[in-house]
Amino acid sequence: MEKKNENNPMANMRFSDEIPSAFGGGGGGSIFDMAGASCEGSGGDKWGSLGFMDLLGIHQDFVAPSLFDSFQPSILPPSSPPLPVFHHHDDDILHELHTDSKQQHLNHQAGLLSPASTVPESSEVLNNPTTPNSSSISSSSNELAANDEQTKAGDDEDKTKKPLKPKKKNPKRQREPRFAFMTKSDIDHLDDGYRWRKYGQKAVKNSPYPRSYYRCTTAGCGVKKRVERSSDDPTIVVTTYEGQHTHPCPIMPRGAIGIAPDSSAFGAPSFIIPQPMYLNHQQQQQQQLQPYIYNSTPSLNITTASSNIIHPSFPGFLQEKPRFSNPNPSALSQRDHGLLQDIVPTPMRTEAKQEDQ
DNA sequence: CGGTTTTGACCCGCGC
DNA sequence: GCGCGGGTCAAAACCG
Repeated sequence: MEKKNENNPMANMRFSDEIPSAFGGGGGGSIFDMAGASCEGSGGDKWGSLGFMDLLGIHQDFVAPSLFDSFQPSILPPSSPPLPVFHHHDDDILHELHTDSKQQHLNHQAGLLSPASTVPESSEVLNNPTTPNSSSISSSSNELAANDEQTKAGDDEDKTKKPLKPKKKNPKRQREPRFAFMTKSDIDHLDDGYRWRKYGQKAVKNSPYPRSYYRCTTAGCGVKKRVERSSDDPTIVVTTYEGQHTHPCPIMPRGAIGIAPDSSAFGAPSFIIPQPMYLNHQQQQQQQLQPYIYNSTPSLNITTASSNIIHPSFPGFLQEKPRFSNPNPSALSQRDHGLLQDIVPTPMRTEAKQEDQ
């Protein structure tokens, strides 16, 4: 049983989709500062009462958009009013976002994004959180159901060994959209406010560090996440979320109004904010390692500006009221487009696209 | 005592 | 078909 220390788990985060060749820096990707926390407190008490919010010094009145929201150029409010300055005490945060091409499809479904031909980056930047109502969530629950059925149905095969439940033999098991981010931290299991139960651990090939599998403990919620440490850089923890929470964050920060728990799809932090200005030396070094560096303006407007984005994957956001008027969509689009470009390396985006095909 | 973690076995998809 | 690696199961151990 591993007892994690109580250090800030959110130190240095990078986001990526499915951990590109994240390890080793081959994959590359933009790095930007972030602040993320879906809930305070933590389902796990491993870090005491510290949640992302506290750890990062985020206050409840700071309503940050989800990471994904930040990458919705086509619907970002143009010129957002000054936003509350985000101070995070942890100056060792960075993250990288990668995308999943599926998002494109999803975005199209939602009709939120411009055609890929127009703003290809937009759809790819998003980490393809599928709509909860759509296949993604249902697929997981279906999976479970399928499993149960199979279990009930039983398998005629006589298992010489222990009577394990026959596993489903779905023709093509559909994977939930995944969303991975890298975190520079001593702690493996980051506190995102949701409650997780570890259900497995496997040794990772070519890595001395094992990979842990967690599942959201909330009944009916099939969200899973994998946590593994980079073999190249043991200080980097890669967390991969799969699926979307079908419930609000079990642990709400005191008066965490405006922070939609559901917005943290995949159980990922809700407010992942590019804040390159806060990169510390270490991060800067990492940036150097990365071929693509997030270099947009430090203005937080960028991030919060997207708070009124409605992403199909975030029911919570659907309920959120736009916080800023959107007088000049074109301006916004432009700005955010630039942001996207900064955040997501083109090669990565193209890769994602190709992979999707 | 209930929930979580550990851990070995099993299942499954994929490449050869 | 086989082997490999990733992912999952589930009993036992552990913990508060």
